[in-house]
Amino acid sequence: MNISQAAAATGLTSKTIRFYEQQGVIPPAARSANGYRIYSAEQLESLRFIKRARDLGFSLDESRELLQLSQDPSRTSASVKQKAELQIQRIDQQIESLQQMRAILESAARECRGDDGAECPILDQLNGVTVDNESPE
Amino acid sequence: MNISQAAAATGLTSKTIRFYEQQGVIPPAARSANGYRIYSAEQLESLRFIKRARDLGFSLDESRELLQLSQDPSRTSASVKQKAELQIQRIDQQIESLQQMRAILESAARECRGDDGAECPILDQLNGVTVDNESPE
DNA sequence: GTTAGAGCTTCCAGTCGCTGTAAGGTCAAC
DNA sequence: GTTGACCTTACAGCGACTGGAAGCTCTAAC
Repeated sequence: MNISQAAAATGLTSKTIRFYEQQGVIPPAARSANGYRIYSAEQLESLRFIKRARDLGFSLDESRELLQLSQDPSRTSASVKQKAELQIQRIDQQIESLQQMRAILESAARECRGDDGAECPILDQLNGVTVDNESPE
Repeated sequence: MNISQAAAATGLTSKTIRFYEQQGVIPPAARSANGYRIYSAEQLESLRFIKRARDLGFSLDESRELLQLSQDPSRTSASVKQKAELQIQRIDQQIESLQQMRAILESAARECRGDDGAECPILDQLNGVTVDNESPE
C-alpha cells in the first residue's frame, strides 16, 4: 500500500501523511525498492488514530502523545482522561466565546436595515457606539 | 501619544500595532523628530475598530474592509450586513463542530474510570472502537 | 557627564498545521 | 518512446501574530 492509497484509506492527504512523518507524529514508513513509502494495516490504524484525535481538536503534539499512550500497556486511564477533560474545557471556552461573538453580531445585524442607506448599527457597534435597542414608540 | 500609550489605550500590543501598519490595515503613523510613531485620537479609534472587528472573529482583511466602509459615506448598510451575516454563519458552523467534538469527548470521558488501569474508552474511541454505552445488567 | 534601564526602531525567525510549488525519479499504458 | 500520473525531496507561503537581535533615544540617578 503506497502513500496515496493510505491517504484514501484514512481521509488524510499524501502531503499530510509525509508531514506527520517528518514531524515525528508517526514513525518513518518503510520503503520499497524504488524509494516509495509503504504502509501496513497497523500504520493505517495509527494514521486514523491521529486523524480522529485531530478531529476532536487535540493539537498534533497531544495527538502524538495520545497515540503513544494508546500503544503503551502501562498507561493509566487517568492520564488519558485528564487530557480529554482539558480538551473539553478548551472546547467549552471556545463555544462560549463564539456564542458571545454571535450574540453581538446578531443583535447588530437584526437592527441593520441592509439597504442602500449608509446608516448601519453593525458599524456603530464596531465604532464602540452604544446601540439603543428600544423602539422610539 | 507614542506606540506603547496607543497600545495601552486600545488593548493591542505595540508589536501588533506595527504589524497592522505593515499589513496596510491602518495607514502609516506620523513620526516625531526622533522617528517614533505618534498616534492621534482618530487613529486610536481606527485601532479600536480593528480590535473590535477581530474580537468578533472577522479576518484582518475583512476588518480592514469594514474600517474602510466605516469611513466611506457612500457605503450601503447592505454591504456591511452581508459581511456580518457571513460571519454569523461561520460562527454557527464552528459552534456546531465544537459541540459535536464535545459530545464525543464527553461521552467517552464519562465512561472512563480515570484510575490506574489501562482500559480506556477514550482511547477506544480514538482507535475507532464502537463503544457500547449500555450497562451489562 | 556618564551610565543604566526602559522604550523606540527595523528586520528576521518561529509558531501551528498544513498546502503549494518546483525539480526530479518512477511506473504503467499506449 | 512518450505521455501522464504517481512518487520523492526541499523550500516557500498561509494567518495573525510573537519573540529576539541589534541599534538608536530618552530619562533618571549618581
